[in-house]
Amino acid sequence: MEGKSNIFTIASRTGYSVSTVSRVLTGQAAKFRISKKAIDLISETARQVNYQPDLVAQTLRTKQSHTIGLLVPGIDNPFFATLSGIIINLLAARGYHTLLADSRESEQEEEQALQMFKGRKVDGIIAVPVATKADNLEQIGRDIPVVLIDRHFKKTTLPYVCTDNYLGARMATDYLLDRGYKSILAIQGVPTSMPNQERLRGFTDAIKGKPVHYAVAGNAFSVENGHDEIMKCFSDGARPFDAVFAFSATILLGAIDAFRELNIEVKRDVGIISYDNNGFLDFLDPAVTRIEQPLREASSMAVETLFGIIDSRREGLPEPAVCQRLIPPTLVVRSSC
Amino acid sequence: MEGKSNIFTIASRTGYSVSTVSRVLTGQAAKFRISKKAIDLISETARQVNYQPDLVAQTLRTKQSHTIGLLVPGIDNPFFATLSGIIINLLAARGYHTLLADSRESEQEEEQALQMFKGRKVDGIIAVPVATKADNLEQIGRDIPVVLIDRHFKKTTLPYVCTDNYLGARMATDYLLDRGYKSILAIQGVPTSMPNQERLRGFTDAIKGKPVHYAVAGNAFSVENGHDEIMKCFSDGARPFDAVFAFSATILLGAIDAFRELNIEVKRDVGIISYDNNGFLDFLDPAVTRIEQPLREASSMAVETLFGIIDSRREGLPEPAVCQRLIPPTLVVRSSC
DNA sequence: AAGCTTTGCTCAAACGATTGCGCAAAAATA
DNA sequence: TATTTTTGCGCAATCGTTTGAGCAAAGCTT
Repeated sequence: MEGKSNIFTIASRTGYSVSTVSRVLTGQAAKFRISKKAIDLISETARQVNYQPDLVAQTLRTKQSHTIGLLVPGIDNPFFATLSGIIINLLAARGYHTLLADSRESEQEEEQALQMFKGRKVDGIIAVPVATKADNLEQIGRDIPVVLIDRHFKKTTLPYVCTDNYLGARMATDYLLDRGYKSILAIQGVPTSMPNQERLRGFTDAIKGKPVHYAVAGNAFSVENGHDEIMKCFSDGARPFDAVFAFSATILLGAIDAFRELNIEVKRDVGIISYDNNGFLDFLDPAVTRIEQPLREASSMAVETLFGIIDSRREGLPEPAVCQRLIPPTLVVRSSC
Repeated sequence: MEGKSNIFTIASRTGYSVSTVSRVLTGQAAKFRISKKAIDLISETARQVNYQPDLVAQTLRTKQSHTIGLLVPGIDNPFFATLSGIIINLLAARGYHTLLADSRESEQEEEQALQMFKGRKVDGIIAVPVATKADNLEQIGRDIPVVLIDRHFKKTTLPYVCTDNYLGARMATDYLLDRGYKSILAIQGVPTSMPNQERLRGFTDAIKGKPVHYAVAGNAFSVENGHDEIMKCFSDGARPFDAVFAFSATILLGAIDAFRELNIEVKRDVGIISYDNNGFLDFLDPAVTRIEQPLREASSMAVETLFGIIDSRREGLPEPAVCQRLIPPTLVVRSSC
């Protein structure tokens, strides 16, 4: 049998009505006391004609798409690629499909993606927001369950699961201070982004009052940025800092590249610590000490939270308390500082 | 105005019929000679009530979802993450959305994902197949345009865009031979996968007839595999090979890790070359000589091909000649061998 | 045997859009 | 003025499901 079988073909082949067929096929047979005979015949016929329900029609009718919209600001960034992978698989395990959109750090593309999600009737949204104000997402959140991940807004009613970037930066900085470094360069990423701001705050708070020299440079979570800032500071054989705190793995890589060009040896000449998970950092020489974010835990918590809201709304139950979690990151000690 | 506006609300607010509203909103006004007055009023009203078409209903009616199904065997693998990112952005540029599914190297999950795509009425599918026989995908391909990427089947009528793994492996091996290596260990990935088989064939063909000792080991595209095989061969201070050809970047990393444990220095003690793109490989020390696949080119060619089929089927035109391309990879020379 | 329950199913209206066909009024032509 | 043509729009079916309401036949009760 070929592709175009629908509930109607089954109805006419079995002699039952489409209602009965539908109820059997959606497992509602018992509830409507369909006879065993009918159940068997219909199921068997469905199998024979290789019936696959039209999920689009189903969605239109039931208002449930079994699809979640996932919005990230740059799928080409390994960090978000990993995150997406984890989330997609968590969703798949629950029988949900994923519409993936990339806002490419653009508010406008974010807005478009959200509208698309809405038009597609996704059952929920998991987003790494790029907007600076929560309005848009909160607006959408009234129609569709939304959970933020990795980034959130300062004052928002939306649930989020992020890692504690302030804490992470403090941990990193404190570690550097403990190791005796006296002059630290922080290379930051996108200054307007929430994680960056928190990391910066953690960094400066940790250093405040200590007899330590420091500076902040940079403006993007990119390899180029890391490279360029190091070149600027360390050119002409200068060694103005004895340690560098890279706010992302990409920045770190750029820095390492620059150090190589400058013939500055990491660890011997300058200590270096990084943010971000990246198994890759273990293969560098020396392996890079870093702040890792518990991505798996955060993802799974975000997914739980999302389905908590979805389920309660579907059942008409009161919504669970808004979950706003900051998960503490972990310091992974290697040998780069 | 709030979310629940549909074509009907606009119709009643303007006094026009839903037909007219629909035609205006889908840009068919001219074709049906709708008056300028009606056009203006309807457009303005749509704006006021913040009308967003229900894409699900639209899909049901028009049989076009503006969605492409993307199937990869492991989104957590950086290679496929990068590939997905590129493809998603190419599709977005054409106004298409992406349903992303992960088969996790399982034929069964692949099959499920394909059925899901079909049920969701995707307009086309781009897949990195894991199945060993083409049947399933060819079957689907009759209903929905399908283009394979990265992996293909030996004899298939399906269009594909892959890189020439045979050639790549030859290039890598020839390079090693040119550099004077005399004893080469190849560590392969999943033996049943097409790319692996081709790489293996390229490797052995390149070495055939040369006075060179070689061996093949391994069975997965994973870090562990790379690590374990090196440990097996090089334990007890043995140096049975003077060069290693890793069939993937993950394998390479495992190998490097093992060499570190064994106190074997890459380049001085053993040459090493790898397959796969991975910007990361440049940051290792020494930077890794490798075979890079033109991912961007392949992706864009796959997308072009796909839309070639989609467009011709939509217009009822004869289908374009089946595009089956093997793109030559490039040797990126660094300093690991 | 009359009434009440249960059983097992069908009818038809949604869901929100698109679209072939038709048709009245206005304009153009004869 | 009568006919034809053009303009501008509406009717209602359709896509493939789900679902509230209803109903005949069979079984049970008294």
